[in-house]
Amino acid sequence: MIDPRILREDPDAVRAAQRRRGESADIVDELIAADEQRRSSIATFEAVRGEQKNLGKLIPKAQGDEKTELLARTKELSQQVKDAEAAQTQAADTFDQLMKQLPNLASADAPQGGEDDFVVLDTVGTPRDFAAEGFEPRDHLELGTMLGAIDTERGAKVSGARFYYLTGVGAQLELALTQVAMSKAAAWGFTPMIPPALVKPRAMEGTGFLGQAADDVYYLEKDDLYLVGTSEVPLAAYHSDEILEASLLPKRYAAFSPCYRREAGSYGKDTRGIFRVHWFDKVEMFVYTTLDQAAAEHERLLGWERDWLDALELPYRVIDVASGDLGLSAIRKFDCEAWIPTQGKYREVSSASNCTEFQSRRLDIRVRGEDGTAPAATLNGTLCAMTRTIIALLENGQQADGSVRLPAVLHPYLGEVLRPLA
RNA sequence: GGAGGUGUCGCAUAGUGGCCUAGUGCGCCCGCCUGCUAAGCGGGUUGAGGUUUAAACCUCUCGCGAGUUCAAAUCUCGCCACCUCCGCCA
Repeated sequence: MIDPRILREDPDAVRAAQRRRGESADIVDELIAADEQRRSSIATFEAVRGEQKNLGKLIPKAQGDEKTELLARTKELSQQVKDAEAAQTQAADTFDQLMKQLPNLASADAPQGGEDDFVVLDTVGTPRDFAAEGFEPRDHLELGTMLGAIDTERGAKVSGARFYYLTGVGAQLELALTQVAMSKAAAWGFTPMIPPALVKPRAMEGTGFLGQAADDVYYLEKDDLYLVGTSEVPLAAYHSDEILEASLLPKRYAAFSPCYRREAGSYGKDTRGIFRVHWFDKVEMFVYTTLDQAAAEHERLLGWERDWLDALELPYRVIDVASGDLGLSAIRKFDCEAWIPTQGKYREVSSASNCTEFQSRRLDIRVRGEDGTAPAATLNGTLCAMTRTIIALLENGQQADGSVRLPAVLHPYLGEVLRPLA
Protein backbone atom coordinates (compact mmCIF):
# COMPACT_ATOMS: atom_id res chain seq x y z
CA MET A 1 0.00 0.00 0.00
CA ILE A 2 1.30 3.46 -0.81
CA ASP A 3 1.13 6.51 1.44
CA PRO A 4 -2.49 7.77 1.14
CA ARG A 5 -1.30 11.37 1.56
CA ILE A 6 0.31 11.22 -1.88
CA LEU A 7 -3.21 10.94 -3.33
CA ARG A 8 -4.10 14.34 -1.93
CA GLU A 9 -0.75 16.06 -2.26
CA ASP A 10 0.50 14.81 -5.60
CA PRO A 11 -2.05 12.65 -7.45
CA ASP A 12 -0.18 13.21 -10.71
CA ALA A 13 2.79 11.31 -9.32
CA VAL A 14 0.51 8.32 -8.79
CA ARG A 15 -0.95 8.65 -12.28
CA ALA A 16 2.54 8.85 -13.77
CA ALA A 17 3.63 5.73 -11.88
CA GLN A 18 0.56 3.87 -13.14
CA ARG A 19 1.34 4.86 -16.71
CA ARG A 20 4.95 3.71 -16.30
CA ARG A 21 3.57 0.29 -15.47
CA GLY A 22 1.32 0.44 -18.51
CA GLU A 23 -1.74 0.49 -16.24
CA SER A 24 -4.75 2.76 -16.30
CA ALA A 25 -4.62 5.86 -14.10
CA ASP A 26 -8.41 5.86 -13.65
CA ILE A 27 -8.09 4.21 -10.28
CA VAL A 28 -6.48 7.39 -8.97
CA ASP A 29 -9.71 9.38 -9.40
CA GLU A 30 -11.72 6.62 -7.80
CA LEU A 31 -9.31 6.63 -4.88
CA ILE A 32 -9.45 10.39 -4.42
CA ALA A 33 -13.25 10.26 -4.33
CA ALA A 34 -13.20 7.35 -1.88
CA ASP A 35 -10.71 9.17 0.32
CA GLU A 36 -12.89 12.27 0.50
CA GLN A 37 -15.90 10.12 1.34
CA ARG A 38 -13.90 8.40 4.05
CA ARG A 39 -12.67 11.62 5.61
CA SER A 40 -16.06 13.30 5.69
CA SER A 41 -17.71 10.23 7.21
CA ILE A 42 -15.05 10.23 9.95
CA ALA A 43 -15.76 13.89 10.73
CA THR A 44 -19.50 13.18 10.97
CA PHE A 45 -18.97 10.24 13.26
CA GLU A 46 -16.61 12.14 15.56
CA ALA A 47 -19.03 15.03 15.94
CA VAL A 48 -22.01 12.84 16.84
CA ARG A 49 -19.95 10.62 19.09
CA GLY A 50 -18.51 13.61 20.92
CA GLU A 51 -21.98 14.94 21.71
CA GLN A 52 -23.12 11.55 22.90
CA LYS A 53 -20.18 11.29 25.26
CA ASN A 54 -20.70 14.76 26.69
CA LEU A 55 -24.39 14.22 27.39
CA GLY A 56 -23.71 10.77 28.77
CA LYS A 57 -21.53 12.27 31.48
CA LEU A 58 -24.47 14.30 32.80
CA ILE A 59 -26.85 11.37 33.22
CA PRO A 60 -25.59 9.88 36.50
CA LYS A 61 -25.91 13.26 38.24
CA ALA A 62 -29.23 14.29 36.70
CA GLN A 63 -32.56 13.92 38.48
CA GLY A 64 -36.27 13.73 37.57
CA ASP A 65 -37.45 15.37 34.38
CA GLU A 66 -33.97 16.48 33.47
CA LYS A 67 -32.83 12.89 33.53
CA THR A 68 -35.76 11.63 31.51
CA GLU A 69 -35.09 14.23 28.90
CA LEU A 70 -31.39 13.42 28.76
CA LEU A 71 -32.14 9.72 28.36
CA ALA A 72 -34.51 10.44 25.50
CA ARG A 73 -31.97 12.66 23.78
CA THR A 74 -29.06 10.23 24.18
CA LYS A 75 -31.20 7.36 22.98
CA GLU A 76 -31.83 9.27 19.81
CA LEU A 77 -28.15 10.10 19.48
CA SER A 78 -27.27 6.48 19.99
CA GLN A 79 -28.94 5.57 16.72
CA GLN A 80 -27.18 8.41 14.93
CA VAL A 81 -23.85 7.24 16.29
CA LYS A 82 -24.51 3.73 15.03
CA ASP A 83 -25.44 4.99 11.57
CA ALA A 84 -22.44 7.31 11.41
CA GLU A 85 -20.13 4.52 12.52
CA ALA A 86 -21.50 2.13 9.93
CA ALA A 87 -21.08 4.76 7.23
CA GLN A 88 -17.54 5.39 8.36
CA THR A 89 -16.62 1.70 8.38
CA GLN A 90 -18.09 1.25 4.94
CA ALA A 91 -16.25 4.23 3.51
CA ALA A 92 -12.98 3.01 5.03
CA ASP A 93 -13.51 -0.48 3.58
CA THR A 94 -14.20 0.88 0.13
CA PHE A 95 -11.07 2.99 0.30
CA ASP A 96 -8.90 0.11 1.60
CA GLN A 97 -10.23 -2.21 -1.06
CA LEU A 98 -9.18 0.21 -3.78
CA MET A 99 -5.85 0.97 -2.12
CA LYS A 100 -4.97 -2.71 -2.02
CA GLN A 101 -5.43 -2.96 -5.77
CA LEU A 102 -3.05 -0.09 -6.39
CA PRO A 103 0.49 -1.31 -7.05
CA ASN A 104 3.55 0.37 -5.58
CA LEU A 105 4.69 3.49 -7.40
CA ALA A 106 7.03 2.26 -10.12
CA SER A 107 10.36 4.04 -9.93
CA ALA A 108 11.18 6.54 -12.65
CA ASP A 109 14.65 4.93 -12.69
CA ALA A 110 13.23 1.62 -13.91
CA PRO A 111 13.21 1.23 -17.69
CA GLN A 112 9.80 1.89 -19.23
CA GLY A 113 7.89 -0.85 -20.98
CA GLY A 114 7.04 -4.53 -20.62
CA GLU A 115 8.77 -7.86 -20.17
CA ASP A 116 11.16 -7.37 -23.08
CA ASP A 117 12.12 -3.80 -22.31
CA PHE A 118 14.67 -4.53 -19.59
CA VAL A 119 18.07 -2.87 -19.66
CA VAL A 120 21.22 -4.98 -19.32
CA LEU A 121 23.32 -3.41 -16.59
CA ASP A 122 26.29 -5.75 -16.73
CA THR A 123 27.50 -9.01 -18.22
CA VAL A 124 29.98 -11.15 -16.32
CA GLY A 125 32.06 -14.06 -17.63
CA THR A 126 31.98 -15.61 -21.07
CA PRO A 127 29.70 -18.45 -22.15
CA ARG A 128 31.74 -21.44 -23.19
CA ASP A 129 32.14 -22.19 -26.89
CA PHE A 130 31.18 -25.87 -27.01
CA ALA A 131 31.64 -26.03 -30.78
CA ALA A 132 35.27 -24.99 -30.34
CA GLU A 133 35.63 -27.61 -27.61
CA GLY A 134 34.31 -30.16 -30.06
CA PHE A 135 31.14 -31.45 -28.43
CA GLU A 136 27.46 -30.76 -28.24
CA PRO A 137 26.39 -29.71 -24.70
CA ARG A 138 23.84 -31.92 -22.92
CA ASP A 139 20.95 -30.28 -21.15
CA HIS A 140 20.60 -30.42 -17.38
CA LEU A 141 18.11 -33.27 -17.43
CA GLU A 142 20.31 -35.49 -19.51
CA LEU A 143 23.32 -34.65 -17.33
CA GLY A 144 21.25 -35.03 -14.18
CA THR A 145 20.08 -38.45 -15.27
CA MET A 146 23.61 -39.60 -16.18
CA LEU A 147 24.89 -38.40 -12.81
CA GLY A 148 22.01 -39.97 -10.92
CA ALA A 149 21.20 -36.46 -9.64
CA ILE A 150 17.71 -35.73 -10.96
CA ASP A 151 14.70 -38.03 -11.38
CA THR A 152 11.74 -36.32 -13.01
CA GLU A 153 10.00 -39.51 -14.13
CA ARG A 154 9.45 -40.70 -10.61
CA GLY A 155 8.66 -37.15 -9.57
CA ALA A 156 5.80 -37.22 -12.08
CA LYS A 157 4.74 -40.71 -10.99
CA VAL A 158 4.48 -39.73 -7.36
CA SER A 159 3.42 -36.09 -7.51
CA GLY A 160 2.64 -35.20 -11.13
CA ALA A 161 4.09 -32.95 -13.78
CA ARG A 162 6.67 -30.37 -12.67
CA PHE A 163 7.79 -32.45 -9.70
CA TYR A 164 11.15 -34.13 -9.30
CA TYR A 165 13.41 -35.97 -6.93
CA LEU A 166 16.94 -34.83 -6.29
CA THR A 167 18.89 -38.02 -5.79
CA GLY A 168 22.48 -38.92 -4.88
CA VAL A 169 24.83 -36.08 -5.81
CA GLY A 170 21.79 -33.98 -6.75
CA ALA A 171 20.57 -34.07 -3.17
CA GLN A 172 24.10 -33.49 -1.91
CA LEU A 173 24.46 -30.56 -4.25
CA GLU A 174 21.42 -28.85 -2.82
CA LEU A 175 22.58 -29.41 0.73
CA ALA A 176 26.05 -28.08 -0.09
CA LEU A 177 24.64 -25.01 -1.84
CA THR A 178 22.37 -24.40 1.12
CA GLN A 179 25.21 -24.70 3.59
CA VAL A 180 27.54 -22.39 1.65
CA ALA A 181 24.81 -19.82 0.93
CA MET A 182 23.62 -19.68 4.53
CA SER A 183 27.20 -19.41 5.81
CA LYS A 184 28.00 -16.59 3.46
CA ALA A 185 24.80 -14.77 4.37
CA ALA A 186 25.60 -15.13 8.07
CA ALA A 187 29.09 -13.73 7.42
CA TRP A 188 27.51 -10.76 5.64
CA GLY A 189 25.45 -10.04 8.75
CA PHE A 190 22.19 -11.82 7.94
CA THR A 191 20.40 -13.73 10.67
CA PRO A 192 19.84 -17.29 9.44
CA MET A 193 16.20 -18.34 9.52
CA ILE A 194 14.09 -21.38 8.82
CA PRO A 195 10.56 -20.00 8.52
CA PRO A 196 7.15 -21.66 8.18
CA ALA A 197 6.10 -22.34 4.60
CA LEU A 198 2.38 -22.22 5.41
CA VAL A 199 0.99 -18.85 6.34
CA LYS A 200 -2.29 -17.16 7.16
CA PRO A 201 -4.06 -14.94 4.60
CA ARG A 202 -2.77 -11.77 6.29
CA ALA A 203 0.86 -12.61 5.49
CA MET A 204 0.05 -13.46 1.89
CA GLU A 205 -2.13 -10.43 1.38
CA GLY A 206 0.38 -8.17 3.17
CA THR A 207 3.22 -9.09 0.86
CA GLY A 208 1.09 -8.49 -2.22
CA PHE A 209 0.79 -12.06 -3.45
CA LEU A 210 -3.00 -12.20 -3.44
CA GLY A 211 -3.19 -9.52 -6.11
CA GLN A 212 -2.27 -10.26 -9.70
CA ALA A 213 -0.27 -13.34 -8.64
CA ALA A 214 -3.16 -14.97 -6.77
CA ASP A 215 -3.65 -17.73 -9.34
CA ASP A 216 -0.10 -18.87 -8.80
CA VAL A 217 -0.62 -19.58 -5.13
CA TYR A 218 -1.53 -22.87 -3.42
CA TYR A 219 -4.32 -22.52 -0.88
CA LEU A 220 -5.43 -25.05 1.74
CA GLU A 221 -9.11 -24.35 2.09
CA LYS A 222 -9.70 -26.62 5.04
CA ASP A 223 -7.20 -24.74 7.16
CA ASP A 224 -7.34 -21.30 5.52
CA LEU A 225 -3.59 -21.41 4.97
CA TYR A 226 -1.43 -20.63 1.98
CA LEU A 227 1.75 -22.35 0.85
CA VAL A 228 4.30 -19.65 0.29
CA GLY A 229 5.89 -19.18 -3.11
CA THR A 230 8.91 -17.61 -1.45
CA SER A 231 10.13 -17.10 2.10
CA GLU A 232 9.78 -13.39 1.44
CA VAL A 233 6.26 -13.92 2.80
CA PRO A 234 7.04 -15.30 6.28
CA LEU A 235 10.09 -13.01 6.55
CA ALA A 236 8.05 -9.89 5.81
CA ALA A 237 5.29 -10.97 8.20
CA TYR A 238 7.87 -11.84 10.89
CA HIS A 239 7.82 -8.27 12.23
CA SER A 240 4.19 -7.52 11.39
CA ASP A 241 2.44 -5.31 13.96
CA GLU A 242 5.80 -4.37 15.42
CA ILE A 243 7.66 -1.12 15.90
CA LEU A 244 11.37 -1.47 15.18
CA GLU A 245 14.00 0.78 16.73
CA ALA A 246 15.75 2.80 14.01
CA SER A 247 19.08 2.26 15.75
CA LEU A 248 18.75 -1.50 15.25
CA LEU A 249 18.23 -1.24 11.49
CA PRO A 250 18.88 -2.59 9.00
CA LYS A 251 17.59 -5.98 10.11
CA ARG A 252 18.79 -8.59 7.65
CA TYR A 253 17.46 -12.14 7.49
CA ALA A 254 18.45 -15.06 5.29
CA ALA A 255 15.97 -17.92 5.15
CA PHE A 256 16.04 -21.40 3.76
CA SER A 257 12.59 -22.60 2.79
CA PRO A 258 10.60 -24.56 0.25
CA CYS A 259 8.72 -22.51 -2.34
CA TYR A 260 5.42 -23.66 -3.86
CA ARG A 261 4.08 -22.27 -7.12
CA ARG A 262 1.11 -23.44 -9.12
CA GLU A 263 2.66 -22.09 -12.31
CA ALA A 264 -0.81 -21.45 -13.66
CA GLY A 265 -0.67 -19.91 -17.10
CA SER A 266 2.71 -21.39 -17.93
CA TYR A 267 1.42 -24.48 -19.71
CA GLY A 268 3.87 -25.72 -22.27
CA LYS A 269 6.56 -23.32 -21.05
CA ASP A 270 9.87 -24.73 -19.81
CA THR A 271 8.39 -28.19 -19.49
CA ARG A 272 11.62 -30.16 -19.71
CA GLY A 273 13.59 -30.89 -16.56
CA ILE A 274 13.44 -28.85 -13.38
CA PHE A 275 13.57 -25.31 -14.73
CA ARG A 276 9.95 -24.49 -13.86
CA VAL A 277 8.55 -26.64 -11.07
CA HIS A 278 5.74 -26.57 -8.50
CA TRP A 279 8.18 -26.81 -5.63
CA PHE A 280 11.80 -25.93 -5.03
CA ASP A 281 13.97 -24.84 -2.13
CA LYS A 282 15.55 -21.44 -1.87
CA VAL A 283 17.82 -19.30 0.28
CA GLU A 284 16.32 -15.83 0.34
CA MET A 285 17.63 -12.55 1.74
CA PHE A 286 15.25 -10.08 3.33
CA VAL A 287 15.91 -6.63 4.79
CA TYR A 288 14.00 -4.17 6.94
CA THR A 289 15.40 -0.66 6.80
CA THR A 290 14.36 2.99 6.60
CA LEU A 291 12.89 4.51 3.48
CA ASP A 292 15.91 6.73 2.83
CA GLN A 293 18.24 3.72 3.01
CA ALA A 294 16.16 1.49 0.74
CA ALA A 295 17.76 2.32 -2.60
CA ALA A 296 21.30 1.88 -1.23
CA GLU A 297 20.30 -1.41 0.39
CA HIS A 298 18.82 -2.55 -2.92
CA GLU A 299 22.25 -2.08 -4.52
CA ARG A 300 23.87 -3.99 -1.67
CA LEU A 301 21.46 -6.90 -2.13
CA LEU A 302 22.33 -7.01 -5.80
CA GLY A 303 26.01 -6.92 -4.82
CA TRP A 304 25.61 -9.97 -2.62
CA GLU A 305 23.75 -11.83 -5.34
CA ARG A 306 26.60 -11.09 -7.72
CA ASP A 307 29.18 -12.21 -5.14
CA TRP A 308 27.31 -15.49 -4.94
CA LEU A 309 27.21 -16.05 -8.71
CA ASP A 310 30.89 -15.07 -8.91
CA ALA A 311 31.64 -17.72 -6.26
CA LEU A 312 29.76 -20.28 -8.34
CA GLU A 313 31.90 -19.27 -11.34
CA LEU A 314 28.84 -18.90 -13.57
CA PRO A 315 28.55 -16.56 -16.57
CA TYR A 316 25.65 -14.19 -15.96
CA ARG A 317 24.19 -10.81 -16.67
CA VAL A 318 22.29 -8.31 -14.57
CA ILE A 319 19.14 -6.67 -15.87
CA ASP A 320 17.08 -3.71 -14.68
CA VAL A 321 13.52 -5.01 -15.03
CA ALA A 322 11.11 -2.75 -16.93
CA SER A 323 8.33 -1.05 -14.96
CA GLY A 324 5.58 -3.04 -16.68
CA ASP A 325 7.12 -6.30 -15.46
CA LEU A 326 7.41 -5.39 -11.77
CA GLY A 327 5.22 -7.25 -9.32
CA LEU A 328 2.57 -5.43 -7.27
CA SER A 329 4.95 -4.55 -4.48
CA ALA A 330 8.24 -3.46 -6.05
CA ILE A 331 9.20 -0.02 -7.28
CA ARG A 332 12.28 -1.44 -8.96
CA LYS A 333 13.74 -4.87 -9.57
CA PHE A 334 17.13 -6.22 -10.63
CA ASP A 335 17.38 -9.77 -11.95
CA CYS A 336 20.51 -11.87 -12.28
CA GLU A 337 20.36 -14.25 -15.21
CA ALA A 338 22.77 -17.15 -15.63
CA TRP A 339 23.80 -18.39 -19.03
CA ILE A 340 22.09 -21.68 -19.94
CA PRO A 341 24.13 -23.26 -22.79
CA THR A 342 21.45 -25.56 -24.21
CA GLN A 343 18.93 -22.74 -24.32
CA GLY A 344 21.47 -20.34 -25.76
CA LYS A 345 20.27 -17.58 -23.47
CA TYR A 346 20.44 -16.02 -20.06
CA ARG A 347 17.72 -17.15 -17.65
CA GLU A 348 16.66 -15.71 -14.30
CA VAL A 349 18.31 -17.29 -11.27
CA SER A 350 17.85 -14.48 -8.79
CA SER A 351 15.95 -11.27 -8.30
CA ALA A 352 16.26 -8.28 -5.96
CA SER A 353 13.25 -6.07 -5.27
CA ASN A 354 12.84 -2.79 -3.45
CA CYS A 355 9.32 -2.76 -2.00
CA THR A 356 9.73 0.50 -0.03
CA GLU A 357 6.71 0.93 2.30
CA PHE A 358 4.28 -1.17 0.27
CA GLN A 359 4.48 -4.28 2.45
CA SER A 360 5.13 -2.58 5.77
CA ARG A 361 1.98 -0.46 5.46
CA ARG A 362 -0.08 -3.57 4.88
CA LEU A 363 1.62 -5.52 7.65
CA ASP A 364 1.89 -2.56 10.03
CA ILE A 365 5.66 -2.57 10.45
CA ARG A 366 7.02 0.72 11.66
CA VAL A 367 10.33 2.28 12.59
CA ARG A 368 10.67 4.46 15.66
CA GLY A 369 13.16 7.23 14.92
CA GLU A 370 13.90 10.77 16.11
CA ASP A 371 10.66 12.16 14.67
CA GLY A 372 8.25 9.48 15.78
CA THR A 373 7.28 6.40 13.85
CA ALA A 374 7.20 5.79 10.11
CA PRO A 375 6.54 2.73 7.97
CA ALA A 376 9.65 0.60 7.42
CA ALA A 377 11.05 -0.19 3.98
CA THR A 378 11.36 -3.85 3.00
CA LEU A 379 13.57 -5.43 0.36
CA ASN A 380 14.10 -8.97 -0.77
CA GLY A 381 16.57 -10.80 -2.94
CA THR A 382 17.25 -14.36 -3.96
CA LEU A 383 20.53 -15.77 -2.82
CA CYS A 384 20.19 -19.29 -4.19
CA ALA A 385 17.19 -20.88 -5.88
CA MET A 386 18.25 -24.52 -5.82
CA THR A 387 16.81 -26.00 -8.99
CA ARG A 388 17.90 -23.24 -11.35
CA THR A 389 21.33 -23.03 -9.73
CA ILE A 390 21.77 -26.78 -10.16
CA ILE A 391 20.76 -26.45 -13.83
CA ALA A 392 23.32 -23.69 -14.38
CA LEU A 393 26.08 -25.57 -12.58
CA LEU A 394 25.50 -28.80 -14.47
CA GLU A 395 25.19 -27.26 -17.91
CA ASN A 396 28.04 -24.78 -17.59
CA GLY A 397 30.41 -27.20 -15.87
CA GLN A 398 29.87 -30.18 -18.16
CA GLN A 399 32.57 -32.01 -20.06
CA ALA A 400 32.41 -34.17 -23.16
CA ASP A 401 32.02 -37.40 -21.18
CA GLY A 402 29.07 -36.08 -19.19
CA SER A 403 31.09 -35.35 -16.06
CA VAL A 404 30.69 -31.94 -14.43
CA ARG A 405 33.40 -29.69 -13.01
CA LEU A 406 32.26 -27.86 -9.90
CA PRO A 407 33.28 -24.40 -8.66
CA ALA A 408 36.01 -24.33 -5.99
CA VAL A 409 33.52 -23.25 -3.33
CA LEU A 410 31.80 -26.65 -3.57
CA HIS A 411 34.94 -28.82 -3.63
CA PRO A 412 34.97 -29.38 0.14
CA TYR A 413 31.48 -30.89 -0.13
CA LEU A 414 31.44 -32.79 -3.43
CA GLY A 415 34.99 -32.88 -4.78
CA GLU A 416 36.10 -31.25 -7.99
CA VAL A 417 34.11 -33.31 -10.49
CA LEU A 418 30.77 -35.11 -10.55
CA ARG A 419 31.05 -38.30 -12.62
CA PRO A 420 28.31 -40.18 -14.50
CA LEU A 421 27.11 -43.43 -12.98
CA ALA A 422 28.61 -46.50 -14.64
C1' G B 1 -9.51 -33.99 18.67
C1' G B 2 -11.68 -33.43 24.14
C1' A B 3 -11.89 -30.67 29.10
C1' G B 4 -10.62 -26.43 31.93
C1' G B 5 -8.16 -21.67 32.53
C1' U B 6 -6.01 -16.92 31.00
C1' G B 7 -5.68 -12.36 27.69
C1' U B 8 -5.71 -4.48 30.86
C1' C B 9 -0.32 1.10 29.01
C1' G B 10 7.38 -1.70 27.80
C1' C B 11 6.94 -5.42 32.29
C1' A B 12 4.01 -6.62 36.70
C1' U B 13 -0.67 -5.73 38.61
C1' A B 14 -5.74 -2.96 40.24
C1' G B 15 -10.30 -2.41 38.10
C1' U B 16 -17.41 -6.81 37.92
C1' G B 17 -22.10 -1.10 34.04
C1' G B 18 -21.55 5.90 34.68
C1' C B 19 -16.75 9.05 39.76
C1' C B 20 -11.95 4.98 34.05
C1' U B 21 -10.16 11.35 31.11
C1' A B 22 -7.78 3.23 32.94
C1' G B 23 -5.11 3.59 39.18
C1' U B 24 -0.44 1.65 41.36
C1' G B 25 4.63 -0.40 41.27
C1' C B 26 8.91 -1.30 38.26
C1' G B 27 11.52 0.23 34.04
C1' C B 28 12.53 4.37 30.85
C1' C B 29 12.92 9.95 29.67
C1' C B 30 13.31 15.21 31.42
C1' G B 31 14.19 18.45 35.51
C1' C B 32 15.46 19.70 40.76
C1' C B 33 18.66 18.56 44.69
C1' U B 34 23.50 16.85 45.58
C1' G B 35 31.90 16.62 46.07
C1' C B 36 30.58 12.10 42.37
C1' U B 37 27.09 8.11 42.11
C1' A B 38 22.88 6.21 44.41
C1' A B 39 18.74 7.67 47.16
C1' G B 40 15.05 11.57 47.48
C1' C B 41 11.64 15.20 45.17
C1' G B 42 8.67 17.04 40.75
C1' G B 43 6.98 16.12 35.82
C1' G B 44 6.52 12.89 31.60
C1' U B 45 5.99 7.88 29.34
C1' U B 46 0.54 2.98 24.07
C1' G B 47 -0.27 3.70 19.33
C1' A B 48 -3.38 5.58 15.05
C1' G B 49 -6.34 9.33 12.56
C1' G B 50 -7.94 14.44 12.44
C1' U B 51 -8.57 20.17 13.42
C1' U B 52 -4.85 24.14 14.14
C1' U B 53 0.46 29.06 12.47
C1' A B 54 1.21 27.23 17.22
C1' A B 55 -0.44 26.17 22.02
C1' A B 56 -4.16 23.15 22.66
C1' C B 57 -8.17 20.12 21.40
C1' C B 58 -11.27 16.03 19.16
C1' U B 59 -12.11 10.68 17.71
C1' C B 60 -10.51 5.63 18.01
C1' U B 61 -7.43 1.97 20.80
C1' C B 62 -8.21 -2.73 27.65
C1' G B 63 -6.46 -9.88 22.29
C1' C B 64 -10.02 -9.32 17.60
C1' G B 65 -15.16 -8.91 15.97
C1' A B 66 -20.41 -8.66 16.74
C1' G B 67 -24.38 -7.77 20.32
C1' U B 68 -27.18 -5.80 24.85
C1' U B 69 -27.55 -0.63 26.96
C1' C B 70 -28.74 6.26 27.03
C1' A B 71 -23.73 4.38 28.62
C1' A B 72 -19.12 -1.55 28.18
C1' A B 73 -12.20 -2.87 30.30
C1' U B 74 -16.66 -4.54 33.07
C1' C B 75 -22.57 -8.18 30.69
C1' U B 76 -23.69 -11.80 26.22
C1' C B 77 -22.09 -14.45 21.74
C1' G B 78 -18.37 -15.76 18.04
C1' C B 79 -13.22 -15.89 16.77
C1' C B 80 -7.88 -15.78 17.78
C1' A B 81 -3.58 -16.55 20.83
C1' C B 82 -1.33 -18.61 25.14
C1' C B 83 -1.28 -22.02 29.57
C1' U B 84 -2.72 -26.84 32.15
C1' C B 85 -4.58 -31.80 31.68
C1' C B 86 -6.31 -36.04 28.47
C1' G B 87 -5.97 -38.43 23.58
C1' C B 88 -3.04 -39.00 19.06
C1' C B 89 1.63 -38.48 16.61
C1' A B 90 6.85 -37.48 13.37
